[in-house]
Amino acid sequence: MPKHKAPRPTDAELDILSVLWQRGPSTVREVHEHLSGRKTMVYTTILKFMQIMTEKGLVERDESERAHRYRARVPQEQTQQQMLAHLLERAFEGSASKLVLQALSAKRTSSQELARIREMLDDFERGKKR
Amino acid sequence: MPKHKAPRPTDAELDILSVLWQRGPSTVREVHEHLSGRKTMVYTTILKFMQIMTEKGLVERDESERAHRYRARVPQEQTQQQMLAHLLERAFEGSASKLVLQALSAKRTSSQELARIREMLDDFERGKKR
DNA sequence: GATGAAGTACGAAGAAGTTCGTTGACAGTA
DNA sequence: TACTGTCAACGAACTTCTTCGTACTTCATC
Repeated sequence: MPKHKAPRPTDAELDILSVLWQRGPSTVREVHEHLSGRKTMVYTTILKFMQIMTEKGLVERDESERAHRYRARVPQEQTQQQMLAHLLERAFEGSASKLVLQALSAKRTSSQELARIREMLDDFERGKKR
Repeated sequence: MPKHKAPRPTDAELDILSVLWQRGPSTVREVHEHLSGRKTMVYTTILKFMQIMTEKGLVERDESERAHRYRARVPQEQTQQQMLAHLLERAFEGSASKLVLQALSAKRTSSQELARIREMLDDFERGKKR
């Protein structure tokens, strides 16, 4: 039975969700193969997680085929925002500018990325004025 | 014995670190009082955490007084970067611009904040060219 | 010295997250 | 029918995080 509100995914769950977001609906085997590059998780571990995630309402399962097919039930953007909001409040006292500053210094950001961000700021401000 | 590399703090640990960053070196009682607004944690729970954090190397303890005084051993910025880097890699495929975009939409950002961010971008790019 | 207040130390216990072995169902095929 | 590979289901075990009760120490003061 899916919960009403999808909780924040744990680290392992996020790994699996990422695959589903990228590949679309997938079987456990597909997720396992796709994941075996980064992490070494045994097949049944991933299966277990996907069962747990079904209970939590993070994914849903199509059982019409023999190999069940799972798809993410939470959109990627929503999850990203949820995690960011959590971090923002917990570690940055809610200050978005502090967070952005640290984000930029945490990882060397290319000029292209910087340009993109600037663009987004413009869009964002335009949207606000309307 | 402190570990060589300070690990990412857990949620509860971050609460305590925040107090230390804000107040400076503090006793358990002081942290407890300062924290009792947000969370309801019993005194000994906080004490326990601060002992654990000492072992982990997140804080260090001055035992010269009867009430031991703890101070953060990891700087706030470094911890913020560490947590951000983790999130960036895990949930944003390493793309800082995606993260910034989501951060701005996750929380309504004031024009002042946007202006500050723009400023930082300028600084950042200038620093890069040098 | 007895008492009480304020502290630290310690350990037990529960909750959450993680990992994996084992079992049984099912389908294809020799 | 028997064998083999693929799959879901389940549960045990382990780790980490969190919480709190209890015991012991220290010090001031009566």
